[in-house]
Amino acid sequence: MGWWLFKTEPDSYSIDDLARDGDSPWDGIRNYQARNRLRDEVRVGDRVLIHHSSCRTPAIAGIAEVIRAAEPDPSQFNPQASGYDPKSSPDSPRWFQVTLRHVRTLPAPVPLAVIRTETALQDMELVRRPRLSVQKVTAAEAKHIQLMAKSQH
DNA sequence: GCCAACGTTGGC
DNA sequence: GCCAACGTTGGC
Repeated sequence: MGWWLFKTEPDSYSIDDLARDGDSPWDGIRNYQARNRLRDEVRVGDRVLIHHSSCRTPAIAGIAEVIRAAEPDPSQFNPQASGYDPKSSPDSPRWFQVTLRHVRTLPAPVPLAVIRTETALQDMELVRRPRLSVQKVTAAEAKHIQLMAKSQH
């Protein structure tokens, strides 16, 4: 089982929305490196740290599980959708989504500002390459973050 | 709202 | 295929 970190803007879709929905397609990713990882490396059963960005307190807010592997993101074919891509076609889709299930909302979100001060977490892509929307996480990093959430609580 | 970092586009 | 111009992201 692998670990990932997906970013989301909570104003659009938050960990609470995922908790309410139970599961949800993770669509709207429009970056080639993130796409390649979704399509080629993310597996059913992998765990995902859900990170809230572009909000008052950017933070890791919860954990999800991948329940469906990559499949074409339907919003790319919809001219009304914000993620519409006129250069993509159902015959050769350009963008993919996976489907997540809510596992747990952390007892306290772990702020990015705190993660930045944590020696054990300096190698996280969140710290080194914060813009990438699908990030690799080690099991040790995931465990560390969960312990931080528990002790903050 | 600023701005640094970084991704994408397109002329050559 | 280079690279300048431009657009986007996202923390602060």
